[in-house]
Amino acid sequence: MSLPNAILGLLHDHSMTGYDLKLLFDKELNSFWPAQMSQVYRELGNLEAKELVDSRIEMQESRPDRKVYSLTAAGRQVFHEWINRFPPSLMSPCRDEFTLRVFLGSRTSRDEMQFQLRRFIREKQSEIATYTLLERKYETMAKKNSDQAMYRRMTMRRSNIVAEALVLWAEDCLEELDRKA
Amino acid sequence: MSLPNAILGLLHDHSMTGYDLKLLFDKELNSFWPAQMSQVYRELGNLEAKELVDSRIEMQESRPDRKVYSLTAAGRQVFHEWINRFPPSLMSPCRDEFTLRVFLGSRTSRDEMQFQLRRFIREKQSEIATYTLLERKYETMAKKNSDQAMYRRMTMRRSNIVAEALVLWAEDCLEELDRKA
DNA sequence: AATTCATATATGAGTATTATAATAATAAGC
DNA sequence: GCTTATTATTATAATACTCATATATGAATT
Repeated sequence: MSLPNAILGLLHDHSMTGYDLKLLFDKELNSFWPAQMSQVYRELGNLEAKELVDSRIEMQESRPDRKVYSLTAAGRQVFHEWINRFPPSLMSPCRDEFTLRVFLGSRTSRDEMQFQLRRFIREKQSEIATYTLLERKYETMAKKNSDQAMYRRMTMRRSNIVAEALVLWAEDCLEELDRKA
Repeated sequence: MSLPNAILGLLHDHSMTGYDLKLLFDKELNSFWPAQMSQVYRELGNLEAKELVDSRIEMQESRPDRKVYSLTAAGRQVFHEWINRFPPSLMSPCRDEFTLRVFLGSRTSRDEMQFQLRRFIREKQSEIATYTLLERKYETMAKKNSDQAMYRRMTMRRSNIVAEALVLWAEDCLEELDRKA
């Protein structure tokens, strides 16, 4: 139920094409709500069938025509009902293959686990670099008293804080494995 | 691809029924790989069809019969191939509805967001209590030099560290919203 | 006597997500 | 001249997951 509402929420600000939406998902929502192209276009089709969005074709000369989607009044209402009613539990099920592999790690070698933990740290550090840039971008925007930029900055901060905590965790794990060796 | 391997990995230690597996998933794997009953039983069926596990019926007097699953030699091999080959990227896509709601939070009231952030903190604190217990359990077990307990403790530590970081994050957000009011 | 809880297995329908590929035009780099 | 990247849309198949439901037994509670 979240993907359609995410799309409605994004269209609340600006009318956009499926392609624009996909870029936004990749750049800014990826750490908490990734979406594939095929999902975005399909969902836009569903939303249009329910008349929560409508579209107009914009001709372009140098590129394929753009199909620009806008929120309808009904769409705005559905979105507001969603954003104003939070679910009973705020914990989303999260599947993390790396953690599963650590859980089952006694079936592989310590060397392998140390190698993978180091890789993990490097990946997280590069995530931190990305989120920090986005955080700064929203920080600048938020000073001009925009609530939207403030909330978006908060989510970037969240990703950053979690990634930083995970780096410390992985370093702890490495230390423990070193002690054992 | 992870669910079947998680099941194979768990059966590596002990033969178990689907019910036992489900209890394990709920108690210990829930924070990084939740699984429904229906998934567990269906997956056991798939694994048995592929002859990666086999089963025997154990009669019980006071309760329904138990169908106990064991890893076959082929199953052990498939599992070892999986655990020894980590994926190119260690980041799993993670969908978190609460973060999405914060991202889109400018469309609801500040009061509502503050209320929900406080709920969020309480939920995380109760998670921390749960993980801390499990962490201690494995801590005690790990002292008897078991690698398995060590790795499992690491994953509990991970859940704990992340939950603690999220509490700090949410408190930060609340502070910022207070300043604005 | 009726209900709930815990144990135990399983299937069908529906939803969500991933993977893959087809189509199309242009710009930029090699 | 060729490849790759970017912009742009759409469709299909396969996989994964959730939700609801069906069946069954015994112990404990109300």
